Amino acid sequence: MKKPMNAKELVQLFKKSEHLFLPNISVDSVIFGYEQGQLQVLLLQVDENTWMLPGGYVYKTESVDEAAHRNIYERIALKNTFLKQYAVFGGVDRDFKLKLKNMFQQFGHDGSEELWIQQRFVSIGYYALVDKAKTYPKPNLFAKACAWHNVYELPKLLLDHKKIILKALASFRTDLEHNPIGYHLLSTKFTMPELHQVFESVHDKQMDRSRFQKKMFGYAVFERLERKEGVAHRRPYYYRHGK
Amino acid sequence: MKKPMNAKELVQLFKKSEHLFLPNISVDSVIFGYEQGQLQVLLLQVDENTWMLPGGYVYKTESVDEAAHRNIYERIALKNTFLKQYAVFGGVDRDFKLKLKNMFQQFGHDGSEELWIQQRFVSIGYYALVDKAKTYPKPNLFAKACAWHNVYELPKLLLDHKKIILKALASFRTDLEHNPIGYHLLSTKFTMPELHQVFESVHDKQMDRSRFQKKMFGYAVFERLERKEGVAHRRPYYYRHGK
DNA sequence: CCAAAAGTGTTCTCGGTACACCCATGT
DNA sequence: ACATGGGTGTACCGAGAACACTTTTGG
Repeated sequence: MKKPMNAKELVQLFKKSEHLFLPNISVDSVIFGYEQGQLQVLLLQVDENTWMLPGGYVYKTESVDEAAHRNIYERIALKNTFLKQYAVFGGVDRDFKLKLKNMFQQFGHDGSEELWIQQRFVSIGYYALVDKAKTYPKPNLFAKACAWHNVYELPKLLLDHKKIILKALASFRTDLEHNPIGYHLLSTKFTMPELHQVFESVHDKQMDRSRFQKKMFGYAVFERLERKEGVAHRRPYYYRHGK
Repeated sequence: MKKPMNAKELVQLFKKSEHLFLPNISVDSVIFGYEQGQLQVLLLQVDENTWMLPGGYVYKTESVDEAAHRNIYERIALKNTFLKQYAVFGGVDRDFKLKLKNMFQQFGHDGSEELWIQQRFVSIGYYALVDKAKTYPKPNLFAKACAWHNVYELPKLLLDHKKIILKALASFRTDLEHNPIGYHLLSTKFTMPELHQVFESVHDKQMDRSRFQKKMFGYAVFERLERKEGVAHRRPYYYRHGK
């Protein structure tokens, strides 16, 4: 665990950056990863038992999509991940003055100063699919940790972030029924059994092996490579996306 | 045709309202209507041969959804229409200083003053489905007219509004394949042949009558009412949504 | 009684579902 | 050799697609 900034520094930083960003607009990124049969989400720890989604603001010189990509890059050091804008959270209840004030007080800020990030935000929701093995998660300035969590056993989350994650998962599932995008969670080379398990983890239910394989071949986007070596039992083929 | 406001009044109005809205966020509404086999979109006329989408800004006291509903109400005097948020247009190219300056100059404004609406906007795209017969379209303060246009024969459009309409149509079509929402374009009571033609207009292609009817019944959301009276040939049943 | 619209039925195909069968490999 | 995992094949079912048949009405 890394020691976060103190309140004074944080307040300075926010003040200095205010004019660079579009006000009232934020980006929330639900970064999905996968490991050993488990669908996971990347979260930032804000206090002992509370976590939050990675997210950020939009520079006046960049598009909203670019802001999401940049934000993800800052968290896991990966560029050009699969990214999809899936919802907008624009309720008036997304005014978190009080909650954020409490959070800042915890850092030692007296709360007397109104910061621009305490305004109401319209948040653009994105979900990303990444190969966890290629990531280097790191906390931001005010987080204690940055870690992967099982999607089906989420910890206590800040504000409405639980709703945002669940809606991202729902969108991901819907998309996955018509597109084989699940492969983005694996490395470039993968086997059908691996991909099969990814799909089962996302949908959280069993799916017939045979049918799955036929469906994947039906998309005609996977190229069969050599067989996997040195494993017990019959050796599965490797596949990769592309042609 | 109604005479629009002059430039001075307009500038005053915009200045006065600035602090009420969330800056940099706008809402674009693609309002779909239907009449006699034609899918239509409501547009506002900004000059002799240029049209634009209805749209507006978000009050600090309302949600983005509410802003869209209010905006649509202001244009066609209908509340609680079917409404769906389908995309976000967040490119940096959505900074229309020059184009809007020209537009204002046309109204007589010298363009020396920078107005807040000339900033870059992140636009939240909504599409609405309405029963055209229940609408009373009216232009806003700077439009010459407000009228329905065939979706497949669009006039010259402002900025990136054509792209926004086409993407709305694509979303509507996708949604229509899994939901019978097309009925929102008709009056409360409608016949299957009418609904059938709505679907054909939206998809812009023929669809077998028999299959269509079976699919609609499959949703089990339409209630069969009395037969339509006083028409030639066999009289079709009326249906309505609900139970 | 006939043309045209509306409602319903028949057939074919294809993709989802379940399951069976065969292949290959390390223990 | 055999248990286990991996690849492929078969039979069934339901939805989509194309088309045929029947009913009903005004002229």
